Amino acid sequence: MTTVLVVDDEPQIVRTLRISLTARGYDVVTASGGAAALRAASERKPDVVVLDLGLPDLHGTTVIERLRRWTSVPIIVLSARSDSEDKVSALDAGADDYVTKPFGIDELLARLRAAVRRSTVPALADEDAVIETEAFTVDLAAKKVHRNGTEVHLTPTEWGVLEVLTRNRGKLVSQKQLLRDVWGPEYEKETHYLRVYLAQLRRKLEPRPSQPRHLVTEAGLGYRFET
Amino acid sequence: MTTVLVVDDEPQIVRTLRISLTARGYDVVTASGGAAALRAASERKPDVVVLDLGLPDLHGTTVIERLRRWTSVPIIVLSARSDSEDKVSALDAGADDYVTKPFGIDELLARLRAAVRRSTVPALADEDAVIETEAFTVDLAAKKVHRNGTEVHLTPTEWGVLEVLTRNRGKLVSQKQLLRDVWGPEYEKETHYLRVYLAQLRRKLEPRPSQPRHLVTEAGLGYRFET
DNA sequence: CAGCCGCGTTAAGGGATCGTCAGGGTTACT
DNA sequence: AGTAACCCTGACGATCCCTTAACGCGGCTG
Repeated sequence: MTTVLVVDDEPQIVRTLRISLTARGYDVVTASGGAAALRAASERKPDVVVLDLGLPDLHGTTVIERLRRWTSVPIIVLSARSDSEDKVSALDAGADDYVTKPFGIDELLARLRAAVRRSTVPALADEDAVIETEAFTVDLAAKKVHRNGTEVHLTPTEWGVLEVLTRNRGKLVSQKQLLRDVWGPEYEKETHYLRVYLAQLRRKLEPRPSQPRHLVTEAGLGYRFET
Repeated sequence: MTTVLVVDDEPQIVRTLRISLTARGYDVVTASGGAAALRAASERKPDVVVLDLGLPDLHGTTVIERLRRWTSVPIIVLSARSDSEDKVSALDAGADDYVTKPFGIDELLARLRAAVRRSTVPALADEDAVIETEAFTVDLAAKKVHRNGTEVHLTPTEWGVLEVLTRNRGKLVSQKQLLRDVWGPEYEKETHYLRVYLAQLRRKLEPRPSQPRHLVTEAGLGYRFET
C-alpha cells in the first residue's frame, strides 16, 4: 500500500485529493500546515509527499529543506501559476516535480506514479547502469552513448550534462543544479551554457532535434530526461 | 555477519541508518567524527564504511586517505547534492561509490551490497585473463603480450598502463585513475606521462599507431581499451 | 501591438589538450 | 666500470573543445 502525505491549507483541495487518491488505492494522510507536515512525515513515513507551496505557517521551501535533511521521499509541489520564482527555489531545495494549480487530477496522478516508481526502483550500482530510450542508450559506467548501434562521441561537458540528467531521469532538474554540478557553483547564472549544450545533445541524440522527446525543456525551470 | 561503520555527525541520520541496517542483519558501528571513525575502523575492522563528507573535525577526503594507508575496506561516501567537487576528490582519494544526500535507503542498501560483493569476489579467473583483439592479445595472468604470433616486450610502466586499461576494457578510465593506479596518487596531475606511454604502446601494438583502434583517447576525459 | 524575455541554433576564435620525437639522467645488470 | 634499458622532461605542431556572440522565434506583459 502506497502512503501519500497531502499538505495543503485549503480544505476543498484536501478533500478532493483524499477522495481521488483513496479511490485509486492510495493510503492518504493529510496536514494543513508545514509544522504538521513535518510531524506527519516522520511519524507515518509516506512514500510520496504532495506539498502546496502557499502554507500559512512555514514557507514551502523551508518544509522541503527540513524534510531533505533526513529523507529523500519524493516531493511533488503544488504551486499557483504565477509563482515561478517559488517553483525554482522549491526544485533547488530538493523537490522532485511540480504541478501547477489549478491542476488536472490526471496529471497529478501521473506524476505521482512516476515519482513513486522512481523512488522504489533505486538507481543501479554503477557497474550495470545502462539506460535505454527508443532513440539511444546511455552507459554510465563505461561513459558511452549508442544510437542506432553505433557509438556517439560526446565531449566532456556534453557528457557531464547528460550524466546529471540521466542520474535524475524522470525528475525535473533545475538550471541552477545542472550548472552547479557540471560547471561548478560559480557558474550558477550562466543559463546560456545550458541552451548551447542541450541543443548539441539533441542534435546528436534526438531523432528530431527540434521536437525533443527525451531531453525536455521546462521553460524557466530546468530540464528533464524522459526515457 | 557483515559489520558496517557509519560515520555522520547528524544524529538523525545515524539513527535512521542504525535502525535500517540492523533490521537487515548488519552489525552496525557508528562514529560522529573523522577521528572517531579512524579509531573505530582500526578497532572494529568493519567490512564496509559509510562516510559522510561533511564532518566537523576532519575533511572527509582526509579520512579516506588515512583509511587507505592501511586498509582497502570499501568506502561509500554520502555527499550533499551540491558538493560535486567533493564527490570527485573523494572518489580520487579512494572511495568506492557515493550516494547523494538525501538518499533513499533502498539505494544505499543496493550500493552497500554491491560494494561488499565486489570486495569479496577475487580477481578474474585465469581462463578469462586472456584478452584478444584483431591486432594483438593480452595475457593478464602471464603478463605477456603477443602480436602476429610473436611476443612483444613491454617495460614495467607500459605494462602497468596496459593492464589497468585492459582490466577495464570497454570502460572509460579517467586520466587521474590511470595515474593513481600506475604511478601513485602523488602523480595525479602528470597527464604528460600518459601521452608519452600511450604513444609508445600504440607504436608497439597498433597496426596504424596514428589511428588507434584499440587504445582510444577521449579528449579531456581519459583513455579506453576497445577490443 | 510593440517590446522584452527566455529558448534554440549556428559558427568562429582562441585556449586547452593531445601526439610525437629526441635527449639526458638514473638504475640494473654484466 | 661499462653498457643497455628505461623513465622523465621539454618543445613543437596538430587537434579538440569551451566560450562567446549573433540572430530568429514564440510567448508574455505593459
